[in-house]
Amino acid sequence: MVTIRLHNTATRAKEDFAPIDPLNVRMYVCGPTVYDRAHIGNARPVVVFDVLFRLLRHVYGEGHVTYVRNFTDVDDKINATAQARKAGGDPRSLEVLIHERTDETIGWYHADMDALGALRPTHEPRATDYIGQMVAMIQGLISSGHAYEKEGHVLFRVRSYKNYGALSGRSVDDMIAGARVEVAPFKEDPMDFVLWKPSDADLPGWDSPWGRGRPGWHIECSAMSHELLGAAFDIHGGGLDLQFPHHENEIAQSQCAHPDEGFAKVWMHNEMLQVEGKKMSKSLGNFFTVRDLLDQGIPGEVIRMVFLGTHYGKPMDWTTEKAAQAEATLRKWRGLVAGIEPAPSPLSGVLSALADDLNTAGALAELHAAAGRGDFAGLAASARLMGLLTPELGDWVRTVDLAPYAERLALLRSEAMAQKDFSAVDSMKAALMAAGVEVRMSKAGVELLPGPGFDAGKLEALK
RNA sequence: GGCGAGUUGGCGGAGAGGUUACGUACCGGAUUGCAAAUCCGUGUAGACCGGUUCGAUUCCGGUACUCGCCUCCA
Repeated sequence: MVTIRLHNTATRAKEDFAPIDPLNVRMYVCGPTVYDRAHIGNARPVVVFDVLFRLLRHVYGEGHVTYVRNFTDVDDKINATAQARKAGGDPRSLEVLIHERTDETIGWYHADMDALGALRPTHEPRATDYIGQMVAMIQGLISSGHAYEKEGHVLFRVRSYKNYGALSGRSVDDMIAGARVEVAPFKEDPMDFVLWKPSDADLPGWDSPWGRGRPGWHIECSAMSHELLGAAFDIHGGGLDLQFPHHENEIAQSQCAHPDEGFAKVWMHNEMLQVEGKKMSKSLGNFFTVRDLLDQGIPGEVIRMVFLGTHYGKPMDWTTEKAAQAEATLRKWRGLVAGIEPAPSPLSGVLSALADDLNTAGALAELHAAAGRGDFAGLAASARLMGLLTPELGDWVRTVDLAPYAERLALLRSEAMAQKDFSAVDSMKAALMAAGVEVRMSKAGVELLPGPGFDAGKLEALK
């Protein structure tokens, strides 16, 4: 069996991966807060951990991997959107509007991530469906002295967990010195974070021993991972920005609630995404969603390919240049594997690259090598392991029938050859190329293929 | 201030202590009515300083620069 090696943020080392239970490999990845369309940066962990999910399924068997990715559907931004709709005259209740908003957003998320070729996780729990488990976990933390109630809030007593800060490599005292901690009158210590907070009438809330309120962000993941994966599981993933404080807090909560269980064995963090060399932000005008790219005609498979070109542990730069290159390569490869039955198993070079801490860029190099040596069956099988060249993602390679144009061009050409006048051929060729068609003429005949920027609409002029 | 990542040829980007990465672009050639596609080929690297070594882009130390996180933003 292939040995998978993964970089564990918790130990800062690349380690051999040995599942707790090879018959049920368990992975939890922090999912989106569903207040709006997923932006391009949100898509990176989705693709990264999708590759890992596929690799684990390949190695341990499809039925032996449980992948959980949550939806955070209780959040102030969601509330704000619903409140805005309410203020805009919508007569329905806040709870209904909130639920409508999160349902809508989850639908978008699924559509957009499907377009990137990401498999759906085994479970996609919504935080609001696990309030009971959160309340129970909070109660346990209070009774064991790790949390306390004050003014309707329940706070986690950070000083009660001695390993706090181990994941992100900081000490509590350093963090205090950083001074960017919220000081509140109900906190014993500035570092303490909220497990439960009160809701007024304008906010969604659930009944609890501490009154009507809503959970803090961090407790969601602790409660849901425990419910669906158990107190100890194999891999916990997410963006590097979640390392602190979110994951640090998750560890504190879960370890204190279930001492000696271990919680997540391997922590994996993907580095952040930038756009054209700069941090993506609305103020720089380089902020865009996955849907924006899809609407611009950039296929999901191309977006996926661009992501796979950079190792997940390195900052990734999204550029239009990369997208163009990825599209050209995929067009070429799709042409090569068309009609080819994929090999029964992926190439060992691709598999070992992926097993080496998800070296997707190295794996792509192996795919190039396979294409170069003419191993199209191996190329097809290996690409599929990475979620590329799959039947589901192939729609963007247009299936417009260019044969009539090819016949006409061939006819014009044979006439031109006889009369030594190629002007008619050249003008038709120019028109085809303007429509993004790749024109190939040889002694064998004329071949037309849709190329980069192919626009079927421009073919109308040729009719 | 704390934590972390990075710096390879025009661009993207990999592995390996010593042998051509690879892709793409450019250039030359074959082919073509002209092109495209395809094939062949040349050239272009390893931020800087020092150390280890017979030999380092690859290991170690330092410097510079870039970027990110520490703000419920993946």
